[in-house]
Amino acid sequence: MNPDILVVEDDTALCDLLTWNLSAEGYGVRSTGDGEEALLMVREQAPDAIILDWLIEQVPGIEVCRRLRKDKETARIPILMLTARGEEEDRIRGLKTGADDYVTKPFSPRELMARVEALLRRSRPSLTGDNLNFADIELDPASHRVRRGGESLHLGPTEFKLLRYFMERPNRVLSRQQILDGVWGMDSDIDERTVDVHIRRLRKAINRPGERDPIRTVRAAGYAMDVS
Amino acid sequence: MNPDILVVEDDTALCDLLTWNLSAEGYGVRSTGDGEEALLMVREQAPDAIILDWLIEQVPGIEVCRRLRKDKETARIPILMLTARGEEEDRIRGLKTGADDYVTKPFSPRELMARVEALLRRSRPSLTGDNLNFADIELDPASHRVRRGGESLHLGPTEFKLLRYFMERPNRVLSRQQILDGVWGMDSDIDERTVDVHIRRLRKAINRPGERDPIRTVRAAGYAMDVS
DNA sequence: CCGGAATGTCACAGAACTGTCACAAATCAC
DNA sequence: GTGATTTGTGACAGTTCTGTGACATTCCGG
Repeated sequence: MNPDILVVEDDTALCDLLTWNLSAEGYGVRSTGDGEEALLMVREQAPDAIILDWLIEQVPGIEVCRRLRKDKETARIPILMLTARGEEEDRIRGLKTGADDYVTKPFSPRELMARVEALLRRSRPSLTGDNLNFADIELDPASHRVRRGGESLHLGPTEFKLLRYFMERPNRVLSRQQILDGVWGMDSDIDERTVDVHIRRLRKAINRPGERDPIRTVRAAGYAMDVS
Repeated sequence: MNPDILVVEDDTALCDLLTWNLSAEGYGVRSTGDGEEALLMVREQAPDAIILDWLIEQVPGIEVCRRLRKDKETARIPILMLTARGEEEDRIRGLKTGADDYVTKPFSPRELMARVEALLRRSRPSLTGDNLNFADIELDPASHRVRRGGESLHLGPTEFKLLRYFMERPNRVLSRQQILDGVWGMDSDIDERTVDVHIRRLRKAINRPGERDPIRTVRAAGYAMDVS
């Protein structure tokens, strides 16, 4: 499914601009202007990338960055920092602290989009078009095709996104809410049980009789896809 | 053989930086600071891509670009232009003149490399030979001919461009908007459903009864042409 | 100026997909 | 065991998407 991005920016106008542009590109976007809250949100939704203004209130960006890098759970999430023109020193310090790239304000939205895309490509090739395969299941996002054991499978749009979402997060238990956020989008208002139904449809589509079901139900928690 | 790239840049330091980076990636690089010379070199060595500074002396980049696009021999070589920050107008004019992408100075070498790679990846299929063939379909851009299984087919202009667009991008899902941009042109204002109609006409034209339809409909996403 | 070919839109029908529900089956807490 | 939760499953009605034929218009060669 589409990558989720967390925007940490306390200038409301700029924040809206970013959100709008990123959404238009198909990313899932959440935002906050507060560093402390940002750290919580990262843990909660595990975004695929973070856009972080260096000069937010309360907690300086660099501190947020440092703390994200310290936690093993979040250490690998790519961070794109926004700095004011001329703050050369900040930039260097930022990159040393663990930011992956920077953009100087003011910037063109298109450039920013390109940077974000580049970051994602680097951190998670699977999100930008490379094949995912998984035991005997093969999913190619570019051609939108799925095969199992060489045989081509037909999946509907939602089943495809769902399978992709799982294959990008192997061996992790995913709650129904996480799945809804990731596959349907943050602001969808859909019954959690609907996930069950689509899981069933996905299972039916990918499991030929006699084959192992790669999707494991975790009672009272959600579902997970196992590499066997 | 590795792709050859021509760098047109009159700032010696920047030119060296580019050359060094591109060489390190395995590209063959030649460079010049003069627009007129650039045109000669293009004819001489037929590079696979051109990196073109918009503000070189003698001949403005836009003029070089225009002249390259006018000559059928060089019209399809991808051009990446370098612009100064904030020259939004130049950028737009550049893209309209036929540049394929742009990078704003100052830029990170890494970003530039990514862009160049993307450009080459996009243009490659058409570079691999003048006529494209594909399963049993054969398309010759020069003579505007299409054959399937040896038998000559008659396609209208739009159908021809459409088929070519697909054959240059095999195994990829192409959205209706992408197809419109690629076949009709970025600034056309045409209903997305029109693509469906032309797809149908194309299918009718290339598929004899009993033959496999190489065009796959991907619901809620677009169309793709499959090999095999 | 004429006639055929090509093009862009539309409307409609059929196909595919979706979200919910109700009930059955499985699992859990005691 | 027994009742309470939680998940699997089939059905279904509504919605969205695509295929297709028709049509008015434009383009172009003669």
